Amino acid sequence: MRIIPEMRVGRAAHDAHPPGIESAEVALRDRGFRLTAPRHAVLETVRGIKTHPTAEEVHRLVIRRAPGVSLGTVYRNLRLFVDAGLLGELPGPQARFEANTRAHHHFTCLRCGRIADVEAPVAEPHSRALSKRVAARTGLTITHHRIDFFGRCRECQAQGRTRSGRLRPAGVTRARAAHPFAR
Amino acid sequence: MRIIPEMRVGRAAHDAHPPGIESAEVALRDRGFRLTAPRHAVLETVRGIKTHPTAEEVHRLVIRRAPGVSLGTVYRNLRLFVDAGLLGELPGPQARFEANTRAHHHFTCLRCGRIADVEAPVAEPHSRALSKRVAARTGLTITHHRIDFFGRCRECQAQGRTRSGRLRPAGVTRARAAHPFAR
DNA sequence: ATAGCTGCAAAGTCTTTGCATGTGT
DNA sequence: ACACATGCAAAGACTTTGCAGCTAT
Repeated sequence: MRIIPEMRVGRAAHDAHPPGIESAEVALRDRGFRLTAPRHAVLETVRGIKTHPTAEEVHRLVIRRAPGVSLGTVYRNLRLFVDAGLLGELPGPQARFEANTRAHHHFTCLRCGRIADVEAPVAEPHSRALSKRVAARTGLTITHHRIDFFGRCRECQAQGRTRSGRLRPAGVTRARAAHPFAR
Repeated sequence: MRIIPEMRVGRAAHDAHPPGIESAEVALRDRGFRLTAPRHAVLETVRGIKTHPTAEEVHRLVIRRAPGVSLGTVYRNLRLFVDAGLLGELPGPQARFEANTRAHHHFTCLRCGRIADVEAPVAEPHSRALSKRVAARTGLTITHHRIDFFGRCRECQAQGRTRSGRLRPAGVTRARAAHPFAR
């Protein structure tokens, strides 16, 4: 029922576990995955931040707690976790990952690029009614839907439109003239 | 106010222009783009189908009317048109394009992968109320939003779950165990 | 005439994968 | 012990781009 406001990186993992969520160890063991240092680090890392990191970003953070882990292994485990339902993946030219497995939507700030979760209850009851209406009008069977909101986050609203300042992250490939973060 | 049902390829371009939309020639000239055969073919091709084609698919169709056009040129023009607001681009590991520039949403069939437009009015009034509510509850400034519905199209509902049949297109790279078309 | 396009091919970015080696269980 | 993971590096998929030649205006 609220937007998660914290977006800083490097947050300790232990306080990021949503209450009632199994520990990384249990989550891995329960699915028959071996509990290795790289694997553990990948899961804990994504669980520990709310920023919807790319694979590279995950890697950068993983090697802090487990030096020597290769990017390939990070990719392998991210894919493994997504397929196992332990992590979510956001579509885009560059994949982003998240540990929030509850039903929720996303907000992307078109100025700074930050992505925030919008928990499903915030969108209710319109969200459900919407789906029903579309299904009724089209004859489609709708199992679920995803909503992406775009606009300005609170920080960027406050900063107004002073200066040029757009904190565009390095390494953006595909051209995105108007809204580089619109994906 | 309806789902566009036709999804066949190779439809003649002239009957696909949404009424009231400028011709490709005018659209290009008005923006100072030179009217070349490859360029014209790219725009007409995307305008002529409702399937949200990838760049490769566009290329395959383009060379029918303009043999010899290179994939690079197709990419260049698709990017050009998207940046100019003449075409829309769907996010995903592989970009898809569309000529529908009206406000609308999308439905993806998780069985056959087809993508259909859901015109904005179909989602009203819930869609607008939804945005307002989220903005009010979160303090975010929301300029627009995108909704992706997932489920089964009418054809796939009819076919039931007979056989294995999943018309997975060739060349899918990124693993997608559960729902290959979830993007 | 010339700025703008194109084909071609090379390069760039992101992601997956084969293989030999290492390691949880 | 041995099936599974990893590191490394190569390959793969998709997209962009440099350049020399062509062409719409």
